[in-house]
Amino acid sequence: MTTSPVDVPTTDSPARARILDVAASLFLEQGYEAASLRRIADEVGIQAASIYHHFTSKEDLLEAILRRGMAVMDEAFTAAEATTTGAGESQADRRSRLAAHVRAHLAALYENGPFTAAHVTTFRTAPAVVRDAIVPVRDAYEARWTDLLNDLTAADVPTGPARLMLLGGMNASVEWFDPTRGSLDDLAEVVTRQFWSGLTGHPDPTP
Amino acid sequence: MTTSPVDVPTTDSPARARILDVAASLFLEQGYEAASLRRIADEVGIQAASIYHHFTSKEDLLEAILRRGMAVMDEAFTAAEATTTGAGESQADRRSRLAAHVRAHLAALYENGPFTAAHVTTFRTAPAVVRDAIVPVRDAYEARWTDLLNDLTAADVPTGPARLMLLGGMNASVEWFDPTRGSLDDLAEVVTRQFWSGLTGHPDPTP
DNA sequence: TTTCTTGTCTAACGAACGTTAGGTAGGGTG
DNA sequence: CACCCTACCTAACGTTCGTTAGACAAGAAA
Repeated sequence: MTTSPVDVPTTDSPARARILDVAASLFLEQGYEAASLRRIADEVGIQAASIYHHFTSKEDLLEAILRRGMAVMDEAFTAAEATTTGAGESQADRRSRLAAHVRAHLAALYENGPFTAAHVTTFRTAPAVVRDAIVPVRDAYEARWTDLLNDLTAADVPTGPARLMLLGGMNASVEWFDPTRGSLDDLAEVVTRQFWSGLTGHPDPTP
Repeated sequence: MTTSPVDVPTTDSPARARILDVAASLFLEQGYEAASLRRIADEVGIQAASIYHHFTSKEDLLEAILRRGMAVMDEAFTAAEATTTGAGESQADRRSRLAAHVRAHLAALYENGPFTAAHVTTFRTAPAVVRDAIVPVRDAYEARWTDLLNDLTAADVPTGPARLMLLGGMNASVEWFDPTRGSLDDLAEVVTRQFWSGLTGHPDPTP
């Protein structure tokens, strides 16, 4: 067990890990094209050419970052499931399960380095080769949310658009939420409250 | 009156307008850095150097597009206000006002060329000079939403995070919503329903 | 001690980039 | 007619890009 909120297997060499870290935060800040290998290398303290000892291309580097971002989200989801095993069928229990997963997704976004946030902001304009490679992983994560929401709501409630709005809204928070200034728990609570009643069509139990 | 849903003053010459159109859709597709002036010029059918007859730099071109995107949103908001003048204080009336503005924002996103969508996706990684120039315009638009939501809800309801989730969720829809396949009205209704009860804390009146 | 591996370096390649200078065709205006 | 302005062009500039080739130092393995 490490001290990090979500356990990501880090078989990377220190150098490789450092490149990943720096690249992810630069991709997040400036976008994939604008962040050049020379700038990344500069910040790591090596030469641009040395990056090629760890990655076969810039696209390969991006793909590794996107995968890592998805891995963080996926493990956060799994961890949230673990904390809510044994939850019952009451509305309050259902709401808690949603809250746990919302909190987990937001934590993945803000508490595990720039990987998840970089994924969210970079995926859209990533080179087609990279995007195509990542799509299945993304779909799998979305499917877990689909199952969760279907499980939480009545059978006749269409959860599709609600899921997209929920994930879209949470991901969009990277553009304005500053985890060093605001509380992640507060944000998670706001998001949960906002979506719980809209999802179920019933008033939120916690005012 | 033109046939376009929102009237944007188009004092542009045809050539300039065409450059703006093409550039906006390429910026939207690939991002600001990845969309080169040569590719833009190619698609317009001119040489890259000819763009400099209409814009002083690539950044200038981006700024024009971002401004146009904001103008489209702003006029959509104004138009929505016009259609709801005389709305009363009943919950149903309030909900209609929210619905009208949601619909207007989404229409701006999808029915007026790529300008608004390009703004949403490009702003974050735009060069600092451009971003700084646009920020005041953006803030003004957000302020209109703040006023609206404050007007729609009880005095003690904090609308800040809800507004950010609402706009963030709507804007994020550009990543998955295809206006040629789905109905904009349906999307607007889903968004409105999703947020209305969360905002007011009361069940949604339309099941 | 020799050998191999790992991680970095310097140097350079060709391609693409934003941008500038200067020229040209054509329509409107004196 | 001469003039000029608009909208484009060709050609080129210096810079930066991703990427490759090849050398070198340090440590582990033999």
